[in-house]
Amino acid sequence: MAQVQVLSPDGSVQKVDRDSQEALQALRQTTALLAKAALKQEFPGIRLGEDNATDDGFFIDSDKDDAQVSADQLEDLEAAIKKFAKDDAKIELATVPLDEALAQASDDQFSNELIKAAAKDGQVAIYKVGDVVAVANAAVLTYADAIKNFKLLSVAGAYWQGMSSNPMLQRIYGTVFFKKDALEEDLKRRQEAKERDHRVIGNDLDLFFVDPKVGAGLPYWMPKGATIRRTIERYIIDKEVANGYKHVYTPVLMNLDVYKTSGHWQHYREDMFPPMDMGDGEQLELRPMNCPSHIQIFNHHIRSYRELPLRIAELGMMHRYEKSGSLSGLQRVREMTLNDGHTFVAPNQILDEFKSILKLMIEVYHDFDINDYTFRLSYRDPKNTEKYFDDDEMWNNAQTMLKQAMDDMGLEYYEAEGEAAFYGPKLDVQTKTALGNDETLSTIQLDFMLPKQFDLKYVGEDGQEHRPIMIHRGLVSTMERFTAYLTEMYKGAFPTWLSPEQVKLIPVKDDVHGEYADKLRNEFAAAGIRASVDHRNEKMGYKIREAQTKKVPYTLVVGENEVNENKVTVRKYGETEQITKTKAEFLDQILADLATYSRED
RNA sequence: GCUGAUUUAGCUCAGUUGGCAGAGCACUUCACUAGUAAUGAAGGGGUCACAGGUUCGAAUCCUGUAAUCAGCACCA
Repeated sequence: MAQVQVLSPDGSVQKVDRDSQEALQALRQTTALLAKAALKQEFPGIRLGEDNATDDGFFIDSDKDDAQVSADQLEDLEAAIKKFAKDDAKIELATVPLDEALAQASDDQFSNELIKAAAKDGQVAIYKVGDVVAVANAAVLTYADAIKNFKLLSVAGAYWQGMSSNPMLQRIYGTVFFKKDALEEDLKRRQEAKERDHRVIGNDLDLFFVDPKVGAGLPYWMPKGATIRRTIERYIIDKEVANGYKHVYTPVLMNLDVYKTSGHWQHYREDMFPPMDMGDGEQLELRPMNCPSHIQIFNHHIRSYRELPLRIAELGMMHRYEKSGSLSGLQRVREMTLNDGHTFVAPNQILDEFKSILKLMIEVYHDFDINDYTFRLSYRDPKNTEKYFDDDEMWNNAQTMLKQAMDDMGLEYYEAEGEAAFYGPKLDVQTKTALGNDETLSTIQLDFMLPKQFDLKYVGEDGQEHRPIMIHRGLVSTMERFTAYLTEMYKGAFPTWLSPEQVKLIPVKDDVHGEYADKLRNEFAAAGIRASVDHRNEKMGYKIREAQTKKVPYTLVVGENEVNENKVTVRKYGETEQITKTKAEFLDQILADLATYSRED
């Protein structure tokens, strides 16, 4: 097997398999390094920030006095990198005194800071290529001539050291492979990811739109998108009601005082729409979360321990003033409807309730055939007392309990600081969008804080008042995000039960067979199936094509043979095989499909 | 919000040096009556994102605003 030589920052050199992950990472790191050298050569005086290999490529940050590096300069940069590689540019590793390294980086403030941060005992390991000096923070290839099959993909802004209070540098993203085939495959994969994008499919299939003229981040659901949403909503409400949840409806507007009590106004104000001043001293607020609303439901009666766990649920519409740059199709919007639920429990019920929520969530995921996700325990950032309620004991207690529950259930997870809600830690279920961005789909959150803020009580077995704990949970996220996620996962080819159009009937000759098609449609509709007849004055091939491009699960052609024998000719989406069967046989087939959520098992 | 790019018909996009606003798809009408991925013809459709400016003349050049996209930051 082919091998490559890899040089580590500690000075060791070893041979590794060219097909290994280690070699690929070194290749990415090396390409980033050459890109830095190319930048320095092409744009004298440019300042260079981080260079990093990532899971699917590499990036380099830079900053210039005049215009930043732009996308149309990437080709020239590629050529410059190729030249470095072709000349087999030597990457030198040296461990030098800090002041010497700083002197070599001259007046580049970003390189200087990186070098200072990397220094140990006054010494720092640096790589040198061309005129560039960069901190040696990862292994590179000893020979740069392996860098042939690469592409600089895009430019984008990125804050220096990831902090929005810092200046913004220009980040160049790229991808690189040892083999040409691998690069081409990677570029193809990136292209396909774009075709999976829910915004593209949403437009093609006419599911939804967002019109900036009537409001950014405020989506309109077209009939087909609305059908998908309605199906999800009916499914999840039925599922929750069957699992002991009490579904309610509560207003989207609420007196601002309530959000002052809850702490939203203090900790979440930036993400809230400004209050509406009603002129008589009353201020109304569009709710950014449903928890205070469900607390009102809890508080409406004196509660007994016998009622706990009390599970209040709602498809609650909320408004959040998301920053303009973060809006994205249905994934990030300013008006959203959350599959929300709040369980009020006694302290000794937390663990069981947490487990039962998780169990329900896994069941729901199974029905939607969602398998690609990871668990994240999201804790507060203890240093950030602005954002999170300042109560060490509460946080430590809640975070320990959450971790304990996950360990008890033997589930794998990772921990992330600074990802909690302002009122408590949470278990997040993380998925990836088509374009590879991480997002939270489901969440279960422990909350000791809001019950205290609202002075919630239940009467215990001992006749005394006790404080409940709230568990916030969203199983299928918001209707917006979940629909976006499913659209990408299924690539628009929704399973029959979710598909907005389940059956398309095509008469061979409309004036002869159209009536039979209508009759079938009505029978299917009576059986709860979404079917329609294509009566248009078009050739069959045209209608078949459209049924396929619109990803209708079942296309039924009816002509003379079918009318005479009360049959249908069935073509499933994505298949070319045509099967003629009786109407009853087809009904059995599609009803079985619906009953199993189109899953194989 | 920030960096960069973009914004032309319902959708996807052309539009040269500043000189009459374009195509494909979709839509409407007509003809064709069709057996599994596009029948043919004709027609309608535009405040060239918005507001200013330069110019005899602006889709095109300049300034500002908004939105969209890639990403960062933030987040369901």
